[in-house]
Amino acid sequence: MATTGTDLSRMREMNQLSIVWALRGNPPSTVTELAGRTGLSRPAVDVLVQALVTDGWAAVEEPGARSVVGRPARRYRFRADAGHALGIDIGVHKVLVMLSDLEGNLVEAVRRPADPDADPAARLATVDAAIDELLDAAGMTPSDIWGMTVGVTGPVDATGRTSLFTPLPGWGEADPAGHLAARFRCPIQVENDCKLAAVAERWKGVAQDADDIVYLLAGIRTGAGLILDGTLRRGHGGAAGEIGALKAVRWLDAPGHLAACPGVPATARPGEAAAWVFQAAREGNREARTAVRRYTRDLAVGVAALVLALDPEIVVFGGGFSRSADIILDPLQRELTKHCLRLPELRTSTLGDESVALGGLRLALDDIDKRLLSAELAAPRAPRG
Amino acid sequence: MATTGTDLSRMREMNQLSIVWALRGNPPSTVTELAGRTGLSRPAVDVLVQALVTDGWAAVEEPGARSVVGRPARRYRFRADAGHALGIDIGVHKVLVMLSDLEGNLVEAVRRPADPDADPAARLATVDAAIDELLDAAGMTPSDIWGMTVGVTGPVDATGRTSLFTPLPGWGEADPAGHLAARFRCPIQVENDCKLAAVAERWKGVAQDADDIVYLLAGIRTGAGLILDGTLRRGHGGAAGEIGALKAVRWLDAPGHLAACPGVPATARPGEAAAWVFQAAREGNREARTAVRRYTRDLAVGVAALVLALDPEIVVFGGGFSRSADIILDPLQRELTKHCLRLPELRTSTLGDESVALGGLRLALDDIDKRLLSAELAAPRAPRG
DNA sequence: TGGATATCGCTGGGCAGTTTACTAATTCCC
DNA sequence: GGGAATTAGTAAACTGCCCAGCGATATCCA
Repeated sequence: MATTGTDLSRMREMNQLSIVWALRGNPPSTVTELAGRTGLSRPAVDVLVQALVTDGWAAVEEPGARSVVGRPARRYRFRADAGHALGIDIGVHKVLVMLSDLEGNLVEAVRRPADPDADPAARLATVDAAIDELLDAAGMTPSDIWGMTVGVTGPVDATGRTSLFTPLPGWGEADPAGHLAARFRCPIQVENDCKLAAVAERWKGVAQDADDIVYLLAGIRTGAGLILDGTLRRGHGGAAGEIGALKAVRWLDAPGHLAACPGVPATARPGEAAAWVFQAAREGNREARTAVRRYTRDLAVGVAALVLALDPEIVVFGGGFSRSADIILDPLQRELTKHCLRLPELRTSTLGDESVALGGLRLALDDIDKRLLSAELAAPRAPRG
Repeated sequence: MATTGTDLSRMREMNQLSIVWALRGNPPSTVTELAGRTGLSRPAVDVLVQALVTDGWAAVEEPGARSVVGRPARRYRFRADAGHALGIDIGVHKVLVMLSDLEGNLVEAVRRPADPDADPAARLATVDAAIDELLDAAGMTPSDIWGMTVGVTGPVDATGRTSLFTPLPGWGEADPAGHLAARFRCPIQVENDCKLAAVAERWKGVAQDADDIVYLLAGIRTGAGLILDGTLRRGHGGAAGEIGALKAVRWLDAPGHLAACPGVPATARPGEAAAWVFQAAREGNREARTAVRRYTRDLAVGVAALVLALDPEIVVFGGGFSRSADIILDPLQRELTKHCLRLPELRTSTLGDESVALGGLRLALDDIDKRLLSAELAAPRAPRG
């Protein structure tokens, strides 16, 4: 622990930051309220918040009619629109880009379809076009973006590539961070999509109250993202959660049980086949129910391995198949009971296919905060990386 | 993030603590050296370190002959003996108690054999006797102990009990923390032995350079402890690492392959049987080699599950069988290669059977540090829990 | 219109750390 | 042996920051 000495100026910075924290995420606040929240005296808060106003971090709110006695206080608000973050989901079938302000409020979102067989260059061109459209709609330039995260499939190594494996054709050699760095000066993170979805569930989804979470992505692909002690765990090589690679865990083949179900229309694409089976199972089709049972049996082994390894509080059931949670969750729970020592709570994701981009936003915002903490609080601009 | 405001007195505390950190773990230091390390000015360090001396946290070192020009500086050292910590390993066959000062230097250790069939009361009596002997030898009283950790087998829940399961007879209902709290006022942690061994390997063992570690306890029992991002992961219910409970992971039966090896002396106890097999395998006995291969095959499935789930940098091979790493490590590595995406480095523990008690010391010291950080630095005494 | 109430803005006091300057204690070298 | 060089210890003045407290100000309500 390399605790370093503190002097007055550093103390002032800390107090100014503590006011930023007290301001952010709260309705416009009076000096007295801020003093109460930070433990500082009113005069101190007054001086500091005025410095924040001149720096552009805070703004004075026009007082509306208020029904209190006494002299109405000025109210200050955090200027969440001083900077913005981008969350980018580069999926197999779509590209989704989301823009939020510093408080995480969604400003714009642009979705574009993507060809599953597109090569990396074409895919990145789609991303560029989506970003252009989004920045245009929001009236912004690249310099307004302080941080961004790109979500991709497959484990991401330290260089931001997915060289280990990826279902996207040719993507193993792609370098999305390098590509975007040509236009954006801000730090650019690249992260696995399951991991980002896990982050999103803890931020705005069904796992906001938990610190130890296993996120299960169940769809054509199967994957997992881990949150332990409240923060995303990447593993030393970024491959944490890839339990599906274990032979005893048949995650690669598991969705095959659905596709192989007798009665599936021959013309159905993989996702449609699964939906057909789930619907048939709902209607009581025996063969479909068997297929679902086989699927969940395979799925459960991997989940159980993660649960036993990590002992999470919650398992979040996400991914494309989470729309059919009504038919999957019960058998999955039964299977897990067989395997696990202590069964964590099982919840179904509600974020839909926006979770990856949302998680990207959260990670970018976290990174901005971390840089804010270490940097001095000058005029609002992207704190240097 | 509930950042709270700071005033002058808090600043002084922080600076005093920063001097404590700069003092600790270093040879006796001059004021100038401390100023360089903390970034504070010499006069400030001078005042603060003198306050530390009067409080009893620091002491002036008698200057020896020194071959520098200029006026010789006073040297100050951290009084590591101001407080002490206890690491207690309550094993199946032994009880080991270790005493260290605040810098983690070992002061005393007492080991006592334990009857594997002893009931909890008898086992705790052995612990008490060992502690008595140790405190007596060190000339200390319970009030000199600022923190302690008890290592036990089986997953430890939030109340410090091992109700889920434990190989110790009757131990599921035992409450070692409650028992010790009758004599000791300091905070008492109870933790799983594998987890403590993992902590010890990162502190003084073969994994000091890694932040993501899977510790494998291989012996009559098989277990694991996890360190991620540099800190021990307990899981929500304290059961992280219990991958052995998965049916596909045959950890419970794995050592059976050794005991069932043809040629094992009928009179041998479990541990002796394993040692016999390893020795026979070393000497080229085909049946023994087969038994070892079967053992490692079962062992590897669980390790692979942990490796895939967590993507650690290092797997530490510990436990009683680590003495025979020469004959186990190669086949284990071969098996792991089959299962894993990316093979972490495999290292053999060198701490022997002291690792649990050592890890207990480290955890107790960490806890003391955490309390120091939040409390004011008064005269040296156990910072209130 | 005047009282009640709460905020705003200002001033003096105390504290912590820095800077600067000076004195004290050594060693080195002639 | 004595002076120069070097480094440590100490005291003063200075700056910056927060806090307590007081009067001024703005609004509501009777």
